[in-house]
Amino acid sequence: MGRAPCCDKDGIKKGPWTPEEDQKLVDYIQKHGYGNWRTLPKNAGLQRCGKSCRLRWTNYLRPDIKRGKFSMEEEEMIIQLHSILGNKWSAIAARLPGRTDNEIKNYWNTRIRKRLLHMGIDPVTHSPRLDLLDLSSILNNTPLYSSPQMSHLSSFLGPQTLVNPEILRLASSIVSPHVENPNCLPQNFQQNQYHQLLIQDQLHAPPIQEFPTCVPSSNNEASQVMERNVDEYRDPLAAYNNGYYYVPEKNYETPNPLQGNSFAPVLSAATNSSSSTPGNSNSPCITGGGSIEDERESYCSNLLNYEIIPDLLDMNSCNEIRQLIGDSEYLGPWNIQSC
DNA sequence: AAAAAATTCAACCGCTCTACT
DNA sequence: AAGTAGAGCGGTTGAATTTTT
Repeated sequence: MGRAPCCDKDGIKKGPWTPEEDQKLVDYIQKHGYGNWRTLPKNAGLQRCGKSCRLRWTNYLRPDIKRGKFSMEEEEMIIQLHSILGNKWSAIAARLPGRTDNEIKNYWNTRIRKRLLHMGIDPVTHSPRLDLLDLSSILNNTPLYSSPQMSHLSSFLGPQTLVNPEILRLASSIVSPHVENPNCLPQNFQQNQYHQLLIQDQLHAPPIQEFPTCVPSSNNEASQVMERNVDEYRDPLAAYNNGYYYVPEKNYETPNPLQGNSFAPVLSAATNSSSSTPGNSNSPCITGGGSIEDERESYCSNLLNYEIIPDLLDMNSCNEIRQLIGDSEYLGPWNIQSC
């Protein structure tokens, strides 16, 4: 036997609220507050269930609701918060004064998510969508992965084609068994592919540089590589031109002595409207133009992790996030900074 | 101008969490 | 400890609106 419904279905009105109902609800709450949603509709003379009243109040009638279009700053904030909080819309809404979780959720699903998909970014992981790469050919050309045992993976990956030779080369280097330090692979993959994707999408330009190879033979050398990457990805001009921030990466998988020095670019502001229209993007790794068919989840999305820019959150937010994701998983710079 | 397709967003549903008994 | 009720959250729906053909 399931739980009793929150209200009697008989005689309960559903659907859009009328101005009269709105007025009744507002009048009642202004007079008595909203202590008990279950009894509120009856007391207020509304033929609605308490749940419906609460929703109407919190999402529409509340006096501090900010209506209208989202600003660029708000959109950036949503993307950044979503990158660490996921679909915790109420938690995101708590950091955007005047915005409701429902509003943010709708905005994400109808605008931002599509934009990210169009750019080849997985909106779930905020990572490049590796399902758009022809990993089967990559794997077939890699001795380690071209064994019969691995062949089933190739068939699983399907017939997607990779149209960007730079990304193909990058991906090939990533799965190469000759790399000495596996810890640096995800970092560089994210750094480089992200960088390429974002620049190309924003500027509609072909790839502009060689990808640096991460094969440090010592910690010192590794540090130099990392420092170079930090400089590269924190280039203020590039960040300004492209509208992206680059933030520290979180590595859940492997304790890494370089952790805290490694940086990976994370999309924070895919807000350039000129790049959001389907016909505008020249991003060479996009095959489906953001259609529904494109929305397959990235099968390897859990390999790539990232984090938000600490400066954008105050200390309270920082602690709240730690509570949300748990201290044990929290390996980011806030720990380092004794946040 | 009309029809079809796509998009938006308010509202609902079902579930989980928490407080209380 | 177990059961119940209420509140809140995230996913989904579908009507209204806008855009495209």
